[in-house]
Amino acid sequence: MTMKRRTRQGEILLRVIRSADRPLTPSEIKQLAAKEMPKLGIATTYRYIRELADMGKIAGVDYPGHPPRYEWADGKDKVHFSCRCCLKLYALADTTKETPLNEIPEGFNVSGYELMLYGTCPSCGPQNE
Amino acid sequence: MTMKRRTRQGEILLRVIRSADRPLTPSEIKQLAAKEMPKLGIATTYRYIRELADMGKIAGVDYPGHPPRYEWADGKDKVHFSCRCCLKLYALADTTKETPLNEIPEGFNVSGYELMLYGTCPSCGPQNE
DNA sequence: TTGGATGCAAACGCTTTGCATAATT
DNA sequence: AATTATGCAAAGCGTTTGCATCCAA
Repeated sequence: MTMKRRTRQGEILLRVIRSADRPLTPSEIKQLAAKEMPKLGIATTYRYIRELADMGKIAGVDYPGHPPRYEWADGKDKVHFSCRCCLKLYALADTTKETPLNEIPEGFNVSGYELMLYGTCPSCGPQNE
Repeated sequence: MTMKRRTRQGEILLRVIRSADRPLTPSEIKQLAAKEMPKLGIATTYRYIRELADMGKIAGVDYPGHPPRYEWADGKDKVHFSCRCCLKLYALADTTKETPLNEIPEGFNVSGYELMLYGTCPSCGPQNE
């Protein structure tokens, strides 16, 4: 499916994800969108999530022990913060490749990290990027 | 369950994960272990994965669009590399907090990243770490 | 011998798919 | 009017749980 047509559901779902200040789970997305469109189905929500992800408009945020979440992708690299205590997930302000660890907001205490790099590996080479 | 007893299954599963050079999916773990114990059940595999993860001996590695994987946790921070071309996942050598991006092996071309920080957030404070 | 761990199968929860209907162009 | 997207329900798939049996201690 390629979502060639403009529908009310699509607009609402897009806006919900875009205006959220944190990554949302599929069911959260559906619930928020359902405020404006009560009979919105979960299947449509998933279809849009996949579509938007394929288009690169949203990005998945997975972390161990939690359900997958999605957030608006602005093309910038992502830095998230997972509290070991309350397990809340924060989307920290955008950072640069050079200083991903130098812009931690006041009050956040970093004790570990997990870094996922994206690119091309030796056997694929830069030409396939 | 707390796995108080030493069993052959447990030893095999532990060794399989420990000796792998990359994160494995539950079914990969089961398949590898099944070479030495053909009738090993998937439930036992999952039970051990959860147990080992709870003990902190292994760590989950999740990334969007791929099934969850697990790897031996040596307490060090993790740096993974996901090839945009062939989608293979590499576990890069251990790095330090200060220079996570300075030790990329030859041939790897980094075009983006995702950084997950762990610690305590402002509302929890460092005392709860 | 006794309680813990296993294997099998059923149950679960999340995600995807099939299909008739509703909606967009 | 032609086709695409929707909603519902069923199907899929990975993971967990119940339970009788097996096995380590």
